[in-house]
Amino acid sequence: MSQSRKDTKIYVEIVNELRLMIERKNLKPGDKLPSERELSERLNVGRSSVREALRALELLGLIETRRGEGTYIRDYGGHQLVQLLSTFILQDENAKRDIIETKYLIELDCLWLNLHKSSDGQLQEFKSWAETAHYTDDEFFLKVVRLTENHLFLRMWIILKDYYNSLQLDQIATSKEEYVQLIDMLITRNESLIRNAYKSLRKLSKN
Amino acid sequence: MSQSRKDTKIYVEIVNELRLMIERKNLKPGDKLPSERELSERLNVGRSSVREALRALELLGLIETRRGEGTYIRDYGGHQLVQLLSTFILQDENAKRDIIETKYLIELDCLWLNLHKSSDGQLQEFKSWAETAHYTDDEFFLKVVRLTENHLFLRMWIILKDYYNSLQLDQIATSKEEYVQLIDMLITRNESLIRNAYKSLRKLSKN
DNA sequence: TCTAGTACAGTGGTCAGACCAGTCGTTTCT
DNA sequence: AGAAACGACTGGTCTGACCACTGTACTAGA
Repeated sequence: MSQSRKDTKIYVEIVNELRLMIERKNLKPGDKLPSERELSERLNVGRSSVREALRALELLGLIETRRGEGTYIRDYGGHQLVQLLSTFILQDENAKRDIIETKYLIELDCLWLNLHKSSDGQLQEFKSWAETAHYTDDEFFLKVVRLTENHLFLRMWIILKDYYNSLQLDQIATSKEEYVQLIDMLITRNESLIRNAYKSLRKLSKN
Repeated sequence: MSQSRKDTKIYVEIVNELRLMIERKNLKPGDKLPSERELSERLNVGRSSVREALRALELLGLIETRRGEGTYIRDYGGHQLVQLLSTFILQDENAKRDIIETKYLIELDCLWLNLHKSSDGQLQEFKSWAETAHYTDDEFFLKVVRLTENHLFLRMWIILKDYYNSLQLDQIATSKEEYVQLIDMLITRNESLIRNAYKSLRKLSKN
């Protein structure tokens, strides 16, 4: 630990320290962090302060702890975080509308990105997968979002998807033909066609 | 505390317990939670476990603690949370491109939303502000995003804006006419016009 | 009477140490 | 060689202690 422990709470400093450590050592998901006792010694803080920092990160889903083994960096998915936050803050009705609206628009953005950035080969491959495989709506659009290679959209979409599913909306059935057609529209590289195809797939009238 | 402390970690149970407590007593932002020592007694757990739970919730931005006073429920904003998550996640190099891409598309989404949801009156008011006031690009688009009344987009855009600005890109000058024209295009309610107007304002060729 | 000052109880912040309960690798016994 | 026992290490939890800070009730002085 570096400076005055007056201004900032120690556990917050530890969180930052961990972040730096991960960056410096270029630690990836699955890698092991130092033990609580070692961190406590290295940073000259009490073990309980270290634990407060670790527990917070754990609740965020950023790390994973296994008794007897150690603490590991986790592949961030956002699952438990979303669940926690949704029960805490997702009461008002506007939030619900925001989630639906935002998820749809981001999906549309990703389609648009693919329309501009994906190669014909990628789209053809995607199409043959869509024609043969079994998949849910989430799985289909996960592929769409992944294809954009935009990690930001990926993170946001995953979170939104979890929120969306926690809303328990009525599921609208989508046929395989509709998914395939959506990809066909991508291949045409026509912006308004893809927009309409998506709207129709989502059974949207104007919004 | 209710059941076996075998399966679930105590601090997680405490988080749930707090959630129930907030629900039962219908506590609102600003209200005070029981003290750490009292919670520790009431739930028959150590104070350190209580603290681990509280610290986690604090890092999530759900509660606020003031030394010498107590722990209070907070008006959730989500800022620091997203901030934290993004600094953890956003380390790779493509992140830069992702930020730019995402910020632009979300701005476009918000324009699109306004095109469908805002009233003529709102847009006229916006226009007269744009014609007379002094503002930065951020201030202009903050208004655009706010106008959508979509809190999710608002939060995402604010974070994106901060990151975007931290990238130290060359600023492209935008004249007041261009902003006003953008609003004019909104008023026409024409999707492709607004898209082109935005592209031109951002000096984008195709992407 | 009113005010300024003080004392105290309560609260969060932090630490040290203890013990339990798992995991894993090594050693030892069969 | 295989199984059992051991020991080192890890996280999980509790207790008690001390500090710094806040709000309040009480008290001494004006």
